Amino acid sequence: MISLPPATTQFKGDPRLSRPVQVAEAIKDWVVEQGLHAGDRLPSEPELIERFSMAKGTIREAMRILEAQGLIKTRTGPGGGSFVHEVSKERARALLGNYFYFKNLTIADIYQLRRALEPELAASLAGNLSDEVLGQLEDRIATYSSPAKTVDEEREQHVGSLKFHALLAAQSENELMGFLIDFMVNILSDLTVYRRLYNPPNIELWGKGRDFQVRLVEALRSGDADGARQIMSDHMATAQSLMEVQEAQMLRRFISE
Amino acid sequence: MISLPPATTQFKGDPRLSRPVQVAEAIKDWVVEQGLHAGDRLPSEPELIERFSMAKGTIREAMRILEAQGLIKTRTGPGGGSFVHEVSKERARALLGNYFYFKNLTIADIYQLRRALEPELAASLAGNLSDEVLGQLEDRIATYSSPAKTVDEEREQHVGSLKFHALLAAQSENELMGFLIDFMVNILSDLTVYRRLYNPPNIELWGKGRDFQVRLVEALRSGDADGARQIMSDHMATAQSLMEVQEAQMLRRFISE
DNA sequence: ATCTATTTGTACGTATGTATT
DNA sequence: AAATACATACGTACAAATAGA
Repeated sequence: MISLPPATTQFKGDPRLSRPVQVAEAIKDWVVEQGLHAGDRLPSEPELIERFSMAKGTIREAMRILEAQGLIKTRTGPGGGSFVHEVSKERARALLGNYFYFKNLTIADIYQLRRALEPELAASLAGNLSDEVLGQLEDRIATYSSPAKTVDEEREQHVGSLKFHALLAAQSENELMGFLIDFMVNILSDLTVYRRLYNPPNIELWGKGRDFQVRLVEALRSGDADGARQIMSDHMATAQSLMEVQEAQMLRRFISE
Repeated sequence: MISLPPATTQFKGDPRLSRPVQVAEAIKDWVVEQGLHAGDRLPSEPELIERFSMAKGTIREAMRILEAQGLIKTRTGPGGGSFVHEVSKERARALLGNYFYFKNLTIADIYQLRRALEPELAASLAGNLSDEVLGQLEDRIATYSSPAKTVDEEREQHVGSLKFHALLAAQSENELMGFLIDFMVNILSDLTVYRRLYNPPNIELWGKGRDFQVRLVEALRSGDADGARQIMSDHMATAQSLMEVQEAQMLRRFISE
């Protein structure tokens, strides 16, 4: 059984903040203090009303704040309530995407990072992937093994090849690196799907892209870290040159989960 | 004058989502459609109640969601209301930090990224910094020019030297790169300040750190991109070896703005 | 399949706080 | 100083969802 919220005394938060924000912050602190984990139950609405001596609406606004940040999930019904929730990758992606909505990131910006990071990722994964994952990578490559005939098909293949990189990113033991590459890949994928980016396609060069990925899986399987790094590095350079002919400005919408 | 919210018809959102979330999403979409910018005013509370045919509480919860994501700010009083707000770096940092709270990132993870990115940053800034910024960098170095005598002083100097990197990050034309380095530097800074990390200090090696930074500013001023990259690369390697003797697990609290 | 208990979700009216003019 | 235009907070009543008997 989880003991009641913060203290037994009258709650007093930072008066510069609105009350819902004060409550939300207090609950966050309390979760950390109590060492709660994902799945653990927070006090019920009436309990929180009682503890903070605030109205139902105020408490509910606080819960919506925590929910918006991805830190809790709420269910109705018996056994329901609010539960600590591990912030999902999708939510984190969307929230970070909001920041860049106002920034105008360019494709060049993204590729500057991809060129710095993905070769490192490839090197650190060499020799560390299971046969299952290596198989999944090969399956992905197979889905775009034959040259695209239409622009739509080409677009679909491009999104598919980005999934190859997302799959690699998900294997990283470095969560920060993994998240970041996934984030960038998703932005590029969004651009390809939702906008008229990525035409005219350059069939010849994208063919090289497939080739790169085949050789990369080879190097990853054999544990050749330096080779994997080099192949990825070349691959990034090629992809960049293909993308950079496209429009520079991006993110004209909020990313959703 | 801004016309009313979404459409003139009865609002109908995704029924799988709670109503406040539906409203928040609808408002986001509407902001994008209308091409609203930071500072633009959203419809007043009564207007939104009218438009969505929902109760005040529901609308208010929706506004708290948008506020928690950093997308709006709300003011009371005449001329008050809710306004589109550019998501601040601090907010984005905190929201992304929540994601990693559950992940246990290690110092090694962070340095793997720093080693890949900061040399690139240094190279891209070489020859592109104003005298004013170069002066600020030198001022920073000056604050820890004399060796620290106590552990507390050493800690303070470490935080100061991290600010050097944050200052560099802020100069990047690549917002993604700048944000990311700033994010990592802030995590390391938090660790140094709030926890017992970073003892025993290694005075000799940190002395080298100062040296690196002096040489780096030199290279940045003279426009020597390759030199700057190399110096930063060496600097990162040294710093990593100093940090890695520390405990590996991090982020035992939620990052606040 | 229905009922019942539990817990959140929505509605609405009123009063209070706050900043502008 | 007073009036005005906003958001903020409170409290109650009722609706909807879900789990279990």
